[in-house]
Amino acid sequence: MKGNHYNIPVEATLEVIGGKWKVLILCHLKNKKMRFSELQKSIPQITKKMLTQQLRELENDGIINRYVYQQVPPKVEYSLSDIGETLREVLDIMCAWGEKRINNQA
Amino acid sequence: MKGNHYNIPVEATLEVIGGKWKVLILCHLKNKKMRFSELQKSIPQITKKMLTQQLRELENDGIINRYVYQQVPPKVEYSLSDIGETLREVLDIMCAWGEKRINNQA
DNA sequence: AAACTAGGTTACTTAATAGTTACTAGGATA
DNA sequence: TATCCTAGTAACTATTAAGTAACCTAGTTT
Repeated sequence: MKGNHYNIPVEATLEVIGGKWKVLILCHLKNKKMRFSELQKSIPQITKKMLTQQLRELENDGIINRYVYQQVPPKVEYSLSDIGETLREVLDIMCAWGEKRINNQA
Repeated sequence: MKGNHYNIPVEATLEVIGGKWKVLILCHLKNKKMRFSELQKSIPQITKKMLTQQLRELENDGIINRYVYQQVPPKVEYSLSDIGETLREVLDIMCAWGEKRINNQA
């Protein structure tokens, strides 16, 4: 939380999960912890620059954890943090609505 | 629905409510139907151009209704459509998370 | 010794998003 | 008759987000 001055509370949500990629990333991470390269494969359109950038922001906002294995070549795993877990129902319901929409039920 | 080719269903959700303004607009409309100028007042940062643009897109996606009163000066009211109503739980839960976040419970 | 690896970073370019200003309609009000 | 009102639109500019390509690290395999 930074600006901490919102006209309406949902702005706090958008500050954290807004933008083109974050919900996508989190929807993958809510199922399992994933490596950088796994996320890249799962989200083919994203570039490594954007992926790095978005992961850093999510980490800074306390939503995900970043665990670096001390080995070469590098291995880094990302997972939902405890705070990130509180987003699970948000993500689940967004996913569910997308499914409904695709099946023409919305 | 246009591209209709998603890697993951939540992309269908993001296609409809993604971007900087739509969730904000919808969070206002979920409580009551509103006029253009009321929305503008409720979302002070938005310009009329962006508001118009976002409202048109939401209308084209079938999420909101636009009702024009035949009078001068113009009066136009926006409200959630039936399909828009199916987004209510998504919006509610996003709002709720924002409140939690602001109160340091997330 | 060269090449490969994963997970990046940097500098640069391009595309998308958003803002600004001026303008419109046409009846109601001063 | 001049001005106000709301809900816009149009042309243009600025800002921000995103993409591209090259480079880095340092142990492991060829």
